[in-house]
Parts: sequence; C-alpha cells; structure tokens
Amino acid sequence: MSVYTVKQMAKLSGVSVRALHHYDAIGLLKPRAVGANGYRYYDRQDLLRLQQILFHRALETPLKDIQAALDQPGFDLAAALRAQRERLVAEAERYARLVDVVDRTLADLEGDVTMDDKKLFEGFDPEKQAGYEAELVERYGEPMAERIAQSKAGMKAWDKTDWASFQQEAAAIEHDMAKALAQGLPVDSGPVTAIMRRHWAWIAKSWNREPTPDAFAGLAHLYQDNPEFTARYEAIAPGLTEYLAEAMRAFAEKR
Amino acid sequence: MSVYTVKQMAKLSGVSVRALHHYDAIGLLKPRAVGANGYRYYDRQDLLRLQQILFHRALETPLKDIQAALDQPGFDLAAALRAQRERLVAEAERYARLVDVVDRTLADLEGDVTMDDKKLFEGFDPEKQAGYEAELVERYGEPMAERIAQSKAGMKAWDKTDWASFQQEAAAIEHDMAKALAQGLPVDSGPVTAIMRRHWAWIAKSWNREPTPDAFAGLAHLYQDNPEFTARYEAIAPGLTEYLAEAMRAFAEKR
DNA sequence: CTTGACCCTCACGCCACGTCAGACCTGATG
DNA sequence: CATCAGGTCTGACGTGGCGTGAGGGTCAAG
Repeated sequence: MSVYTVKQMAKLSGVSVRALHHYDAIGLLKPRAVGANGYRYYDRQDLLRLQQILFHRALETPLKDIQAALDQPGFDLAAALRAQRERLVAEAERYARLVDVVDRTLADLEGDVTMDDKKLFEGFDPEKQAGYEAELVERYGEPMAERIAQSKAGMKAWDKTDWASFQQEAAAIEHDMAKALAQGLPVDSGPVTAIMRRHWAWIAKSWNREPTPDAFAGLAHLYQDNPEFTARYEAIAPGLTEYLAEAMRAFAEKR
Repeated sequence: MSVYTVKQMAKLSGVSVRALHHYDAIGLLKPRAVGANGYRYYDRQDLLRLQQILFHRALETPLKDIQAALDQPGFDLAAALRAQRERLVAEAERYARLVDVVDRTLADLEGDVTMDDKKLFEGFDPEKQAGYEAELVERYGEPMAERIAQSKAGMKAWDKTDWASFQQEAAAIEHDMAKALAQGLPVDSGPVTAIMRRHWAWIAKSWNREPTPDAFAGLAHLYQDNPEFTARYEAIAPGLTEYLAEAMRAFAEKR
C-alpha cells in the first residue's frame, strides 16, 4: 500500500523524476528497495525524508549539507538554521538595495539626466561598500563610523531632485578636473584649488558634515585603491585618478 | 596611454582576468585590438562598456541579455529595468518570507513542539502559494480574494504561542483522522463528523471567518490536487488525503 | 499480442566563470 | 646574453542541480 514508484513520489512531493534520480545518485535519498528490473520503490519513510529535504532545499541549503544534516544524528539543526537565517536576511537586504538602485537609475532615465553618473553612489556590491567603510573606520577610528551612519541617514531623505543635482555636481567636478589635467595645470594651481573647494563641499554634503583634512586625504587613497572609483575616473580620462588624488592631498595639506 | 592589458582592466574594474576572457569568448566585450602575440588590448571605450556590463550583472541580468541590451541601438532600457525591478522586489519578498519560515521553525524547535508540523503554513514556494490562491479565487470569485487577504492580515498578528497551538491542533486533527481511517470508520460516521467540526473551526480560525460549505469542499479538492498537501497527508498515512477529502465533502454537504 | 504508459541508464547541456596545466612573451637584472 | 619574475595565451575540466533527450526494457490492460 505505502510503496511508491518514482512517478508517484514525484507527484506527491512536487519534485521531478529526474531530481529523484539525482538524489539517488548522490546518496541523498535512496529508495527503500530496488526491483530486479531496476525500478526504484519508495515508502512513507522515504517520503518523510524527502519532505525534510525539500524544506532545506527551499532555504537554498546545498544538497551536501542537507545530507549531512539529515544523516548525522547529533546535528545541531537550530544552529544551522540560525546561520541560514543570517544569510537569508542578508539576501533580502541585498535585493532591497538593488531595487533602490534600479529606482534611482529609472529616475535618472526619466529625468533625462545623463546616464553615466550612477556608478559611484549606488550601493550595489554591498561587500565592497562595507569594505570602504571598514577601511575608513580603521584609518580614522570610531568617529568615522558615526559619520558614515550620519551620511547614510542624511542621504536616505533625499528625493530625486537632490540626487540629480548631486550627481550633476559630481559630473561637473570630474569634467573640470579632466580639463585641468588636459591643460597640464599643477594640482596646487589656483583653478584646481577652486575645483577642490567644490569637491570638498560636495563631500561635506554627502557626509552631512565637513570632512577633516585627514579624512579628505584618506578619501584620495580610497579612490586610488578601489576599482569602482579607478574605473570611473580612468574611463573619463586616463590618469585622472592619480591627478585627482594628488589634488585632494595638496588641498588637504593647505587646510 | 589609454590602452590597458587584461590585468589592468581587471584591476580597474574589479573583475577577474578569466571573466574578461569569458566575455571575449562570448562576444560580450571584445578588446579594441589583439596583438600579434595574441595579447588583448582594451581602451577607455571598452572600460566604459565593461562598467555598463557590471551594472547589469549586479542586477543579475543574464550575460546574453546584457549583450542584447548593449548592442541593440533602440533597446528599451527603462522597460528592461522595470522588469528587473519586479524580479528584484519578488526576490526580496521571497527571502523575507523565508526568514519568517526559519523563525517559526526555530520557535518550534526551541519550544520543543514536534518538528514535523511546519509544512502546511510556511509560505515558502510562493508561486505555488499564489497558485492556490488563484485557484480558490477562480473557483469562488472575488469574495474569496478578500477572504485570503483577511486571513493573511489576521495571521500576521499571531505570536509564537498562537502558531504553536494552531499547529498542534492541525497535528491532532490529522492524527485523529489517521486513526479513524485505520479503524475503517465511514466518512459520514459520528466520530469523523466530530473531527470535521474541529477542522472546520480550525479553518475558520486561519481564515479569520467561517468558511462556506462550498469553500470547505473546494479546499478538499485543493488538498488532493497539490503535492504540498498530498505529501503531508500521505506521509502520515497512505490514503489519508482521499479519506480526509471525502470526509470534508460529506461534512460540507450536511451544512 | 499490441499498445501506451511507465521505467531504466548513459550522456550532454546549462550558466558564469574558477582553476589548473603547459607554453609563450616581455622587461629588468646579473 | 642568459636568466628570472611576472605577465599572457589557449585549451580543458570542474562546479550545482538538475533539464532534456536518446535508446531501450517493463508492465498492465484490451
């Protein structure tokens, strides 16, 4: 009565026959018996195990780990679930952030603002974002962490117009720096200093607070060390990353 | 000046050299030039294109689609992004639901309630969940949609104790039904009718409203047609799905 | 005995690369 | 000029969780 063929198991559980073959092959779920004809026969215990498998699979646990969880008697399921929970929370947040990115990009598109000014402030690749922050905090201590939090809080309240003007100013600064570089102006010359004043103000706006000279110079390093920034600047003009960084350091020293 | 080797491109953009090879191989990003030695040489335009690629890749767009988006001149980027946005929202919600599932499971585990009573009300596999709802709505019209919404709203307010007792009652009902089946009691016999009264009440609790007899009978079909339910009942006892469904229909007819 | 619905075992395909292996190229140094 | 480090290349296989045939055996009903 309670013996099922592959097809029946598939219908009862919602997985494919191929998946059952696969689970058999990797030893995750072996049928209770195999006939002389090679047919797989499952029973209710197998069905129960399959249900457990599906539970873990829905949480995106690798099949290997599921096997380990189900086969080891003293396995700490609660601990594993708590670990999974963290992962899932992180994923949920990641996707929420990506939605934000798309929203801002769409706002850009519909507002007809130039399309290329979105890379810097998008917040995708949160690991790297976290990396920047960790770097800044390590270099400048706890107060920096607070500043970052302030910055985030402040920027959250911005509307689309704020973002658009913010990005336009960034583009303008970059454009002017590229021109200065092309003209061979020294980084401590008057015009470049003027641009740096605008950059300083722009940073102050994004941080919701005046940067210290040290932090400003540290940002220059950050620009040089991280691909997100170098790619952006190098794409505008070759050598712009270093030129900008030098200009920032020169400006910071005068403060 | 603005000519980059693979490694330089990799450093500037943060992708691996292997990925650049791959993008070349599939035609997504071909270097501006290839030397007589076979070396790939990129320029700033390539870097810009790579940045666009990375933007889309971060949104998990398949590389083929990215290529289509970048190569077709009249491509509707906004429409594509809106579609992606929907996907991302759905994913964010899915993960949030999974976190809920894990939380409830953990509550179960820590409350020492039996572990197997979690499958029915978990809300993972949202597509199928949506399928159930669509099925019910189609069968019973718009009022059912409203009822589902009510049910969800009501259950959201439940705490862990509510969930635990809710699940215990379900388990008790199933257990009693399995016993009745084993004893061969007819589905319209007194004891079975008594169990059905409890099942009815249980449904009423979850729906936040009394079911109509038609809806109750419809639920019986749902149990028989969907693997999530059949697997659950068949795992408890073979034939329980049909027995339960018959009992529900018999009960519904008497109302 | 035939039909049609099952069942089996290979075995390749997918996607976006990671990871060797083996060989060639280039620029700086002894 | 030889050497050496550190690039660069082209295969080619591995990853995970199966999907999707191909080619052939099995089983129950008519």
